[in-house]
Amino acid sequence: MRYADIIVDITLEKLDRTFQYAIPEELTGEVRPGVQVTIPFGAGGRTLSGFVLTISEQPKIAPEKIKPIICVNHERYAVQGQLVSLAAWMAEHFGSTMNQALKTVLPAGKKGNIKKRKIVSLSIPVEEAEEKLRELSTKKRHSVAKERLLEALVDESEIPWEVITGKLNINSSIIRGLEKDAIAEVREERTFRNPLGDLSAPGKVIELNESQKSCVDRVLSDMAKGENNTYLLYGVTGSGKTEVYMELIRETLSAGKEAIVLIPEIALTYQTVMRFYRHFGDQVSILNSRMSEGERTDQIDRARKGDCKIMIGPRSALFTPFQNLGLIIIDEEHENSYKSEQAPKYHARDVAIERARLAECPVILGSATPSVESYRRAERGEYVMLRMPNRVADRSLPECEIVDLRSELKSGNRSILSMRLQELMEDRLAKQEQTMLFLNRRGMMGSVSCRACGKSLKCPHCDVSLSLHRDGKLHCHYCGHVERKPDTCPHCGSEYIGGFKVGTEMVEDMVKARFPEARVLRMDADTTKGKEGHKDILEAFANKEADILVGTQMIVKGHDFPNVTLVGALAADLSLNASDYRGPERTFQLLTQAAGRAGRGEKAGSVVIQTYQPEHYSILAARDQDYSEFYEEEILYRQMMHYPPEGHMLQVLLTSPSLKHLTEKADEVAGFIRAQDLHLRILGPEDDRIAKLQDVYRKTVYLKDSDYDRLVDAKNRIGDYIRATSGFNDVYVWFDFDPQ
DNA sequence: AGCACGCCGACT
DNA sequence: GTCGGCGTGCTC
Repeated sequence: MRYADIIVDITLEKLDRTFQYAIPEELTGEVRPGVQVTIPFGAGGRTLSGFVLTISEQPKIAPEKIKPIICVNHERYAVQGQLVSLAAWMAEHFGSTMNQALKTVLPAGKKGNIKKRKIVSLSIPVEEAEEKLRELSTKKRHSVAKERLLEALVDESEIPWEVITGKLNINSSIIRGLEKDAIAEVREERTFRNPLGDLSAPGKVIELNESQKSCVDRVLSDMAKGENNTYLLYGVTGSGKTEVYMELIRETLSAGKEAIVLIPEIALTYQTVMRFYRHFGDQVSILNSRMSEGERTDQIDRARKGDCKIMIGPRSALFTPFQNLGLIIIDEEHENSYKSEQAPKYHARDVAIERARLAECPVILGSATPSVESYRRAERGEYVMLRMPNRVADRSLPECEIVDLRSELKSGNRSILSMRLQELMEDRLAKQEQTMLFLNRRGMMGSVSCRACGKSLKCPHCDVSLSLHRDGKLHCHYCGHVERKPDTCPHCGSEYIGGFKVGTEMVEDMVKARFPEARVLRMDADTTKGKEGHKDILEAFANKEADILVGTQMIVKGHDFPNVTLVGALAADLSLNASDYRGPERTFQLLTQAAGRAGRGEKAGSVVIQTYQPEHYSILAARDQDYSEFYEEEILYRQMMHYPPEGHMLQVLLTSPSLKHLTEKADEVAGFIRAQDLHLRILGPEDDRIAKLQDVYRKTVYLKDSDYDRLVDAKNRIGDYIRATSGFNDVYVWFDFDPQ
């Protein structure tokens, strides 16, 4: 007898384990890993659907207790098995339940409201309908509406429902009447919303330069040899990585295969999407977080049916059910939005490589400032390095200077704009050129604290400070809680409670005060809420409707504004915070990107980096626009500190609404893993960085080791322990490898 | 998630 | 005596 290990109904979150079922003789050929099956489950004879994970020969429990599989639910698409395997790999590799992984990977989990189009047509021959029409008109009692509809159907044979009820102004009961009389029939047709709207046909052929061509050739010749590698396409800003992507996609399509292109945040790279669309037209589809569930389902179904060949989207686009996946591209691979924030806390880079392994296709990771992880792997030969060291057009690098904010303060300038920056801004205003000012983080300065007792105002549901917004109210950025700003300090009663406005808002006010004649636009999470929020602001700025654009890091990512000749990084240190080991990397990347915004046109650009740490290597390297200068320092630091990629870290996060239970269980888990004597470094338990979130308490245990797989082993042991121990009903455990 | 089993209070 | 409250534990 053969058995199947099956994960039952993925909506049963608490039931994260497989159950063994017998494979009946007649289903032997059909039951394979990845297929969906119907199975009896529990007492009361209810049936559920489940996914087969593995096939085994040995019964794990008494054979008489094993029930047989009822039937195989025929796969809706051929890659389903591949995606289920991918989910299993993700659950194991990133420490989630199988249910969470399946929900992430299988797009059609929720059906969404599928937009259907009802079409009315004749179900009888036209001659017969004409006959009926004559019959109707000779009747004593005229049925005017019925006649009109029948007449229209004789003419057109097929009419959309909304045309009948709208334009023809005919009641739906008339249609139902004709349907009942078997004269007409109503059928439903799926309509696919085209998220890009109707656009003109594909454009011109791409001309590649020498280095672009050699990158493309390398990938193609490897593929011809049957080698499917991961490539790190390290090309400086403006070296033309997009053309390389497009040429490789063109080759992929002509081989009859499909391509997935990941980009960090779709709304921000509207220009990039349009470039793809102009080349590949209707074959391109996009996914994005602002789309409705129904719109997403539409695009995924288009891909499944082969109606589109290129899917562009954020990390979730990795799970597009293409039947013949031939290429995965990750643009701006260093972006931290490629790490999922929900379980499974996967990194798109690793999942892409695994999916590509299953689909047997190459992966291209592109960046001007590669992540330290990827660069290291390329150095070690795990990835193939492709370099594009030169800009396409003969544009010079912008002039980059560092301003020391400490000496600025000493000389009495307490403004956020240094004298040098003000001077350059004045100059740009006079020349009618544009300026971009960016502040690394939203809400950084928005906290409100008491000047008497020094305590800050915190969210009642989360252990984080509230931020004062322009509406005069206090907002929690984690749970959305909003409250009125109190007049006195709730801790000591002092009247002296002061607030600083949210970063970018404050900058906007200060710029307006300093340059009253300038037109200022602000772009941050607050001003881009609408569906087209980003696009509107960026278009307005591109159309020179403003002189100065103030914003968070979202303004420095991937937009070309030829008239921008000055970029100011107002407080480069904000992202250099020592509490996070990625601080220097993030700072270097942001500053390099920001610098890349200056002087994209003919005019030369300038960049001003304001900082309290002018001697820091990541700031110096950013000024010099020198990646290797940064990397060489950074990798030493990572080696010394055993940070990724030179060491790995597993965060075990425990959450519970009961602080007592949480404390008990966190100590228990830490004690258990210490007793295992795995020679890992174990820290904690301690309060999480956010000790309380939406009334749920959070504690963390960190495990560290140089070997990722040993941490996976530790994770599995903890998982087994939790399953075998009672008392975890209201204590949840979450895993996060190499947390950001 | 469901459903059974089970051990206590108030009803025909 | 037994009907039913929901606490606990199992589902291949």
